[in-house]
Amino acid sequence: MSKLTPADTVVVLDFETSGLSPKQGERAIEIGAVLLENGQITGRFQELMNPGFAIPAFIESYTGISNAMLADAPPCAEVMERFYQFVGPHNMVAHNASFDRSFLTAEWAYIGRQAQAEFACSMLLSRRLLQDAPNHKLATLVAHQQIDNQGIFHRALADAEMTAQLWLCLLKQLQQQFKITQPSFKLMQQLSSQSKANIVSFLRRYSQQ
DNA sequence: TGCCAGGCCCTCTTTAGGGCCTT
Repeated sequence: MSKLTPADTVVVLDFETSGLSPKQGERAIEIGAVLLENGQITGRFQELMNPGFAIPAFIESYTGISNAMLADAPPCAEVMERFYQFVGPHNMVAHNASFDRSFLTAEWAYIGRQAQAEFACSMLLSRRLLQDAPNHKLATLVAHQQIDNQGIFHRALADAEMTAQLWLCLLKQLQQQFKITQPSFKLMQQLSSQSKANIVSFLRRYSQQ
């Protein structure tokens, strides 16, 4: 899909995993995602998946996902194939996208799939557009932007939904502060590579084009 | 034996180091 698609039509995803690095053999244990179309959530995806080994106690405590819950879950390959069909041609957004992209790439590689679309990162964008936030953890930004939530963190669908709302807040900021009526996905990617100091001048030039 | 992620970003930088974020 072209990067010229509007930034309010994307799949926002979040993985819970057995650890930090797929290169160390860690696997996904839950995927949660929402489909945003024209700024509205029109689809949801959430599934636990069995990684084939016991996850550490820290991960059980951190996510609330137990080994008992995973024992009854379908294998990663089965879930990731369904998720591939859910994503379709859409571009993707995640909070600290390099993390989720690394697991998505690895899990899809196991089943012979390859991402067709591109990623944007709500954390990198927040660092540039929400510079007055105390920090740029998802939970902090949700509070900072007064995003509705149920107090559930570190579960995939809940985090994906909050990331989607944060993403819409970022788009709203571009619309209200810089009069960019329909930010493109490509613009969001370009913003991620601008230095924090250059953001205002970059957006003013962009909005005057 | 000891260690164990990696990309991004800032600065007391660029021949580097360390903090932030994700699980």
